[in-house]
Amino acid sequence: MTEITVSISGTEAESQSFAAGTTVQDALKELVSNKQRKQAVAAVCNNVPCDLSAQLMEDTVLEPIMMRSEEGLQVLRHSSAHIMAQAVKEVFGQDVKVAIGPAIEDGYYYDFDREIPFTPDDFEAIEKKMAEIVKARLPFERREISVDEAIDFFTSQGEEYKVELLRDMDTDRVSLYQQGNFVDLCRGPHIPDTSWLKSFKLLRVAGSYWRGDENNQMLTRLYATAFFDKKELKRYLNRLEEAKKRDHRKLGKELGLFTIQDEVGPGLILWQPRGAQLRRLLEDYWKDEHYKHGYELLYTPHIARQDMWKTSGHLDFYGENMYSGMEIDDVAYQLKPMNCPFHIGIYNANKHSYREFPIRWCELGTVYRYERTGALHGLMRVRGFTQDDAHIFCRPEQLEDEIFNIIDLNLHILKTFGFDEYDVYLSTRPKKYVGSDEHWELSTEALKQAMEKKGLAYEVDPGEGVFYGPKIDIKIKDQLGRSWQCSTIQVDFNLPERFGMTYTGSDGAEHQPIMIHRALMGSLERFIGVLIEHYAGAFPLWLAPEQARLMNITDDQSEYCQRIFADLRSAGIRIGQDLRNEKLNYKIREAQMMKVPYMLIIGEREKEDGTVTVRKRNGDNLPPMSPQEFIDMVCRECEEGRA
RNA sequence: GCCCACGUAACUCAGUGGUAGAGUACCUCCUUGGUAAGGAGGAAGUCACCGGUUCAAGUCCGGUCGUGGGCUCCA
Repeated sequence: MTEITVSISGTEAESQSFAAGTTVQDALKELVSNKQRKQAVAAVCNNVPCDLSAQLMEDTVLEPIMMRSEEGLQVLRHSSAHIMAQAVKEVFGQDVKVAIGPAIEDGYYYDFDREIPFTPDDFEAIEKKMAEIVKARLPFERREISVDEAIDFFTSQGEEYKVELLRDMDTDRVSLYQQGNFVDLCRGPHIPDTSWLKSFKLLRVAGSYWRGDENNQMLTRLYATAFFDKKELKRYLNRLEEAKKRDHRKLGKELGLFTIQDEVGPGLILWQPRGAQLRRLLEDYWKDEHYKHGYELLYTPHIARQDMWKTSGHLDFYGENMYSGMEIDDVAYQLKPMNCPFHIGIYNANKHSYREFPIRWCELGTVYRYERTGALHGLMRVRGFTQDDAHIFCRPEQLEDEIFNIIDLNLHILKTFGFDEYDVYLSTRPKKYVGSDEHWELSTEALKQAMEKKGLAYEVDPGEGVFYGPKIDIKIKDQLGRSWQCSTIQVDFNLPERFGMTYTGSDGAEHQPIMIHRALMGSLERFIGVLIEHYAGAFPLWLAPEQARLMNITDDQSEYCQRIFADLRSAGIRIGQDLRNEKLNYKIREAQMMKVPYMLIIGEREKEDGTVTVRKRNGDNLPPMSPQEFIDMVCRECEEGRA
């Protein structure tokens, strides 16, 4: 009997047995007929003994299976990485050292060590050589040798990175794959021969540290992608183009939302009127929702005595990210990187009883953190930003309910903006930590229970928690597929201790409260950045900085327009007007490009009837209506959107 | 911070050592036009900044600042 265990992300592992003597080909065909194509390739990739996989690869039945599966694509891309490495060595000389070259989402990369780093000008030569290798139809040949033999082999080739990898391996035998004269240390599997690679493209060059450690050698990484056919490559490149059009930095400029000026400094956002309007709407929504959900609003200053940051531990643990201090009346002060100590200050201003708990305090708190220049990115990563922060103080028994409530509010808010998909991570106790083991266990369990009660699927990141407590992170994906951490929920055993926070329990004794930090949007800057890309700048009516724009057809309607403009504005409609001596077409075009949801067109007819003609952003026209009817319609639609 | 690329008018970009360019926006004039660009003219740049090479630098070289793609780090 040959047993094949198949597993594929998102489904349970299955295994299927075949009678002795079943050929691989027959087994595969059966899997195909059982609609297990994807699983079959997963079998090739994961669990099938190596000689069998080699055999599978020669099988013609494999091609259609691979072409339909994510796993097959991974195999193709990984093979393409080998081919790229071969091409690089043939074009630029055998003294170019290779590091690693895995398949990744949307493509693959290979890291090289070469004296002169590659530039995009080198792409053409590499691609040309790759095409030659593909045309030569070189088979991928697998062989297994001992680790020692492999070390000898790669040492003789001068491939120090491969040798380092081998030295860290705890297996006895490894596999090598060879196509042409290029041999690589690799688990496989690979395509049967190079001719399978029909469609590939080098995308960009980037630096990367060997093994991701910034103390190590900087290598040159070539990013590329590959597909089974040219159409798919084209579709992918189109998708990249489309994504570029939604880039929040580009749209932010075009729509007049925000600007970053050299004169002010990198990572510091200047909100232009339209962006400021958008932000105000978001802030109002956030405050309203928090008040409804039992939070009280706080305001705190931007600087505090350096001593407070010593007490909090930020100076010791977070000092590198804090801006240097200033002296006021001979006392050292520092700009705040976090809001927590201020909220604790408010807590410690009074004595507290367990009867007050849970205390939920929130603030849109602007903080400043030193970020390395290379980390800055539009609105997504900045140096001055406003967290939608909150701190909850409660008793241990209340922890689970509080976490549940936070998640509930969190998902509610995300849903309002149409975010239904996100990745959730639970980070557990790291090696270095404060707090007792029981506390860690209790609160980690509370986080788990709350998520399960809410039906939230999550992944565990073992040991990735902050030193002061476990946390839940929620990441939202932007249009370029990058994911951004917005929401974070963290339990803290550290600050209540450091600041000597207490409450009086039912037993009359003093106890230490549990503290939860949480941000749902993360920061307004980042969240707005994600929103811009999410909506491609076409915000829903309730968020649109300019909800409607009035435009006259000739000067004869100017006065009527101005009257309506004043009425709508005082009714709270965010209205703009375009009374310029331009053709209607031209005005519509401009409003359209600014993604204004409604255009109110005023000609002689409307002026005489006392109406407006409404053109929607999608090009549809609504029947003429009175200004009041328009106001009612907008209000209704906004209420629905904000719910 | 590190590797690579880039920085020219408000915006998008052309300009490979010999007088600084285009389109859009802006201003003026003509045009008063019903659902995505009407016409003509005008003004606008210390070619990011500092230094060097050269008879001559937007262009070549070095440095600084900034931006982009990554790495690392993070909301």
